[in-house]
Amino acid sequence: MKSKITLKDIAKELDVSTSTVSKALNDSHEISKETKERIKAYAKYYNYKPNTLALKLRSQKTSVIGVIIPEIVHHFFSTVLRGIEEFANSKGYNVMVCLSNGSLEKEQLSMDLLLEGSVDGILASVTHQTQQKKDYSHIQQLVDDKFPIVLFDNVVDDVRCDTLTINDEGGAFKATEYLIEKGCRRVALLAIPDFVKIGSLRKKGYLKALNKHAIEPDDDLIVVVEPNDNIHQKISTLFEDSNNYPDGIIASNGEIYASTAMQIAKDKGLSIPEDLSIITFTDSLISQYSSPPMTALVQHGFEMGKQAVELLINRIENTTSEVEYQRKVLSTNLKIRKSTR
Amino acid sequence: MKSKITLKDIAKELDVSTSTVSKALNDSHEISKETKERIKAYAKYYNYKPNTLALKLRSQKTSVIGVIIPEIVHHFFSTVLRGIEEFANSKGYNVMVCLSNGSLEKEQLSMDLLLEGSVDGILASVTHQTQQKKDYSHIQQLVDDKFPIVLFDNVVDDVRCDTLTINDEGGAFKATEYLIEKGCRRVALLAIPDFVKIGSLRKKGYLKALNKHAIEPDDDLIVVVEPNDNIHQKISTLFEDSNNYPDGIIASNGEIYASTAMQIAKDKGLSIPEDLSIITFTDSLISQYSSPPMTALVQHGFEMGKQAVELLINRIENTTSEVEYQRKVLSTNLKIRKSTR
DNA sequence: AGTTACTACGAAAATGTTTTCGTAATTTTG
DNA sequence: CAAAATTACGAAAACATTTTCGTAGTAACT
Repeated sequence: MKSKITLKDIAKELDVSTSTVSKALNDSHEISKETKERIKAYAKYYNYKPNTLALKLRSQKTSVIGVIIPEIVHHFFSTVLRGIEEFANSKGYNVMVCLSNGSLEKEQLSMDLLLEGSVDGILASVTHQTQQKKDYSHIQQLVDDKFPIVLFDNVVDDVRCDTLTINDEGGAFKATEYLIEKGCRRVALLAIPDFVKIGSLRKKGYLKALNKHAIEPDDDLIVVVEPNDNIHQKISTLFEDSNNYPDGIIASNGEIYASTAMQIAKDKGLSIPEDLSIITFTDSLISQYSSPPMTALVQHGFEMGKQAVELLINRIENTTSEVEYQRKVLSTNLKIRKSTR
Repeated sequence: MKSKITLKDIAKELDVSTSTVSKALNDSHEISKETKERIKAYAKYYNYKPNTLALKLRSQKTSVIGVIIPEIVHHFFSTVLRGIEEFANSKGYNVMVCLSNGSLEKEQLSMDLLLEGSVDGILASVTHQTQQKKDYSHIQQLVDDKFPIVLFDNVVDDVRCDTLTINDEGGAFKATEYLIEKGCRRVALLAIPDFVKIGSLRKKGYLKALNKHAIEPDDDLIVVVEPNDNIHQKISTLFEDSNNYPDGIIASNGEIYASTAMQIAKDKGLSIPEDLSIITFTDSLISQYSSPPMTALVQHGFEMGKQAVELLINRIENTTSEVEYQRKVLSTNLKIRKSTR
């Protein structure tokens, strides 16, 4: 790589001091108009660019935000990342991504790496494994050090820090109630294990809606899909008794499950939405392009990314005032398509 | 944020010089065993972590790779990014992402930003707009400066630098030939505009296969979908004459187009794959979860990310030997599903 | 005993900036 | 005309580290 020209080079060449050059390029009033012009012209001609590393060391500020997410090949997370990138950029920050790939260990490693001074703050969505093992020491440590951090989507309550979540309970409630109001009486839930916080919240919302409408919950209608399960087989249990099929399904664990359920139902000869209504939590291309297209709870990933950055930059730039941590909640929309009556 | 302990702090406290501390912590033979132990114990107790910024300034190395991609909410690109992240990490690099969002301007901005010393090298896939306007000055400038850069997927031939691409022509050829061998005689192509390099290459492969099997290309069977077109309407032109429907479709522009075509065909009463076979270029969830699941040319995104990083790190770390630039090509696989006979 | 070699450390330079402070020269003010 | 203020710049510190070189003291060799 071609080596770059530095302040010192310019100073030597123009026979002034480096401080003069620095001030001139920063338009300081201390420098005479003529000298400024001379220096600026020279700098421009030789395409001088200040060394970012030196600036960062000097200012003790990296202008980089670290993002730790479980996956990237994932519609929701990539949408959030898009929001993060766009908003961070507009505020003069760059984005560094670390993927934990669902492993607590990699999550910890990434945090270590990032907080070794490479970033000014961290945005993280913790993995399921972290929630399962309840090991938050790596996060707690950051908070204790007053290192700026914002958790989003998959958050942990036990750590006192800024968080930003989807209204999971409200969304599940809304979806369930919608199906009930459309006449469904046997609404099934494809559930995420309870140890995952969003899983238990969605289940809570589902049960609340049943309760409000005086429908007795039926354990057979709640199918918890664990990480290593055979999805098809597990969901098929809902369709074992042909006299007792569900007439509605909330796929709290996403489109793949919704899509699989739809396929199974079709194979059983059911029509959608006439015999069975399906709502999926999370809305991406599958739900839009399946046949019929699926009614979905849309989570505003872009907005979530944007607001997460907003919270974080606030933390980073207002270190003086000890603001109490915030817990923001984003609402979801029910996007009606053709998989519901 | 809690301020960190530095070498100088340790030195002062233990009444030695900073150089001694530095050497001790780096296990230099110059320091006596006792002194080393004293210093290490102190450093460990106070959780000393070297300041990354200082290290970077000193070594003139950021250990960061910049990635510029047009989109992130995109199965292929996010898969590539995943490969990049994983492999870069294993080599001690972090990844900074910049999204050009399809805009040449943002692409240029990102490059400026990154090359101002924030990263050791750049991995980029140029936007369609860049290809359309044929404005490669920002890339050429990097190459002229011998700044390490590798282009992948959407590359430009006019710039002499390392590139990594999918075998677009070969893939399209393979897909087209497969349909022909299965008995299709009117194979349509949903095409990307020619100014996009991968678009013209795929078309070339398509035509080559027709030619090999002595089938006269039919302009009516080639539908070029431009950025602002109504996709549904455009694809429908293939089904205007019921006596002359296509019996095969290659969706060179991806699954959304393939899926739309499939929907239109079904609406016209065609059965898939009996009346019409469809192959999509790019394989993600839509093709897997559509009904029927689609036969697809799978592009090995993860592998592409990995190899791109490999090329780049090679450039970064072997600055001495002036290696001629490399052009690598990755092959594609035809994943047979149910949308082809 | 005199030279050489080795041990264990410190001073200082170097990475490239910005910023504080000092000051000579000039200009303004009373 | 003396005092005060302003202008225009330079020296040096600071950010946190590594590394080169110098050296005092001791040990080893001839």
